[in-house]
Amino acid sequence: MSKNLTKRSEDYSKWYNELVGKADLAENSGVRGCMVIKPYGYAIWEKMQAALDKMFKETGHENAYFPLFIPKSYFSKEASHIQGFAKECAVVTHYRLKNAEDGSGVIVDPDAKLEEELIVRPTSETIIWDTYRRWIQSYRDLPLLINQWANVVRWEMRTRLFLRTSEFLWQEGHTAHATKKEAIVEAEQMMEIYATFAEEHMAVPVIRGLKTPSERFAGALETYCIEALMQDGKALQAGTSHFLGQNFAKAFDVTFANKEGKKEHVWATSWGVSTRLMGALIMTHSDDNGLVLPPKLAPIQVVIVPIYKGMEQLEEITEKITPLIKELRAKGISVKFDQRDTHKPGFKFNEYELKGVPVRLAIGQRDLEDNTFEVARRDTLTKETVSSDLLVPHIEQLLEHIQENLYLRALDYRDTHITEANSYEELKEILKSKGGFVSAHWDGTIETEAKIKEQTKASIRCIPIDAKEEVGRCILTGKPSTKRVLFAKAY
RNA sequence: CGGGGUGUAGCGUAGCCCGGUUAUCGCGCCGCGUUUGGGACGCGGAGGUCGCAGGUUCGAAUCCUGCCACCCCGACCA
Repeated sequence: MSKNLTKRSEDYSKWYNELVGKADLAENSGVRGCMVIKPYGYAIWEKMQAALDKMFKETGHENAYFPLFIPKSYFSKEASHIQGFAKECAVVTHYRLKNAEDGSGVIVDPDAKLEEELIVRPTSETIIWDTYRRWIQSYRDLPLLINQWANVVRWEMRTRLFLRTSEFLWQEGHTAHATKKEAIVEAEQMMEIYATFAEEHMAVPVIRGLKTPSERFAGALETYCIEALMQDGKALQAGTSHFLGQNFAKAFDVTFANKEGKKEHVWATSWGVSTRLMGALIMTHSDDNGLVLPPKLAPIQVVIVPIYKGMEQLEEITEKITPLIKELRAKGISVKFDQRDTHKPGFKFNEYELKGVPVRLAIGQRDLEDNTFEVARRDTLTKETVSSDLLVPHIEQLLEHIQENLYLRALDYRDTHITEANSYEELKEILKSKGGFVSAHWDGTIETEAKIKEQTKASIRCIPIDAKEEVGRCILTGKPSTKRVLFAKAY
């Protein structure tokens, strides 16, 4: 099944097609770089949504919804923003179809041309800020803390399942504040929420950092990010939070009267994470047997596979486990009892490993006699026999252990793949042989960054928030530098 | 958008160079029986506009042209 797929496979498409595809997460739809998310995959996304949404609401945010279509003219209002997105916009030009006169099929009705073209949102800053202008008048209306769960379209040259699809699902938060400081605090807070979510729910360790000016979001003054490291040594930007300054407020004329009655432009942030997180989840934990899901995001946390001969034995097993299932569910654990008679236990074992179910219970005649269960964990692929009387607390604990173990395992991999380089040769050598993040000094100029990227294909992923002050020299130019930044090849 | 590759049953494929019976094989699917502690076995069966559209030819999965989709590398990006 996994063929020659290894953990450090360069070819992650194999992972998706052969493992994830079979594990029912998603597939290519045939529509230009779009994907179909299958029920099992969507269930993971729903769990991610629920956890994130809770964190947003706990920090005072509310959900709203804005239109999919944005009039073209909105985009011309913020110069750097349109520059960043112009090359990847899908445009609606007509609103009607008709049958071709020659009977060749359906054509676009040339008489149904729109006065002004509509852009399918690549992100919603423009339409949201146009709306906020009407919503904000006084300092009493601030802060405005709104999030939207939506789909967006970016006409990418090249797509990759989960990591870069033409259409993707995401959430985008857009907030307005009375002061610069408050907006910066918000942007930082959201980065921290993303980092916490990645680490505590996805079991994916991330580096909190700042983007360099050239990697910033189009229209932002500062971009905060979380960067994760995949098993093949490539970095993945897992979430971003932007301090937008007053750029959008000025472009869309969003002002408020302060306490002195004077008009001021509001200060803005925006932040988002997408279905790309599912890519990060898969590429961080999966192995050659399939997906490995952290318990907190697994649609099925515990699967029970009965081993029996004949209906009588199955009934006996069912009777034994029914109260246990009830007890587990009462503790909020999702349990699936797979009593299909159409597949043998061995088949089911493999199937649930492919799906990444964290804990598998097997119970057969032997266990009935001994009052035990066989408990198998997906992360280590180990099995043990546990007495029925201790089963529920054992599983509760085990789920926590698996969650923690996955995080620590990924953290260990990540930490051993942050390598310091003190010369350009060293940087190139590490990127070539070991991969991962390379921590090195940089003179802070766009030119140097571009040159290194051109020569090594590695970009500056971020300037870590916790980078310590240190006297050094840029590995390329030798100019002075005060802290190290992280270079890596990225998805 | 540039370079390379692929497209044959639900999935994975052989055949293509060198055109010629009824398009190969495995998995899966359906039926019957035996099985069930790590992907069961036997027998029988169903399933195909060979990506699409043209062209060459007595004849095209095979040769030619155009288009579409997907994958890889590059540029771009969450």
